Amino acid sequence: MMKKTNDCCDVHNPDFGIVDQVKKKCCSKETMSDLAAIFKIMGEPVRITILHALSINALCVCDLAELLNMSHSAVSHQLRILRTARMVRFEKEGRKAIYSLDDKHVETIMKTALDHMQGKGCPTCKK
Amino acid sequence: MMKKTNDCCDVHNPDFGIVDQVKKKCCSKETMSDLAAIFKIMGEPVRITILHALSINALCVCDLAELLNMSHSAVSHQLRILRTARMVRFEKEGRKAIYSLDDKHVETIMKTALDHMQGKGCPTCKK
DNA sequence: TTAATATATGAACAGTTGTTCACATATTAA
DNA sequence: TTAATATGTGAACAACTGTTCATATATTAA
Repeated sequence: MMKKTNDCCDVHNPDFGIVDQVKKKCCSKETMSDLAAIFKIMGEPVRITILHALSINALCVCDLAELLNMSHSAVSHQLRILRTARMVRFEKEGRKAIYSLDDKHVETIMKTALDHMQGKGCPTCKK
Repeated sequence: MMKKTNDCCDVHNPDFGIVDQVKKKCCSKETMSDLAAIFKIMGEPVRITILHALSINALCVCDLAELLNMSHSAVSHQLRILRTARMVRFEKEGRKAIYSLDDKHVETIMKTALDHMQGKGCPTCKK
């Protein structure tokens, strides 16, 4: 990824004036990577649905598996990804692990996106 | 993806009360898929960087290739993905294709995420 | 027209990712 | 303790995705 192409035959005449100007105003590569990492995790239907469900109510793995019609294992693997990214946390209640959202940023981003997608709230569910 | 597991031996005792309650408040699968699709496209460092750069200034393929240190081909392929998703548009100026952001939603989501990632603006670039 | 510039795109390949399977761990009930 | 419940996780495999390469198209200059 991001490999340099030293193609001597390919013509390449960028406007260095504009390029440098934009380069100065650009955020760092690290910032862009961090930003992309958040979106990447939210970019899977299963994971964004888990986050959306948890924004409504805290749920255990078993409930999520039922809600999403998935195997416990698959849900658990996805929750691990979300846990590692500190987007969800869990509390043990007996033998259950009750998951809830851990990251306010994610919830805000998700709701901003939802609002903007369809003008304030989701018409599908009349909310 | 999302396959049902009819495992007769696997125990499965969800709290249907809570599950149904959450299910009613959840947005539709289509809404979640659309939302994920936006995030998925923004979830690649190269693409979010392109979007970020275009939020600063309109740029042609050649300039983006220089800015991102990528081949013209790779940039063009990514721009096609962004075009298809209506996140960028372009205007022809002579033999150049000047790309700019097409989707206000995307810009808002991106800036919301940036703001929340580091409390109002990007410290890396002091903006 | 021919050459140079600028971008677009199909095919192939490599790398990544999500799911399934099998098994491990932990807690509770009997 | 043993059985049942609830979740976690490594390995393998299939599916997806981004880049490269080669080539095509379009515009401008000479």
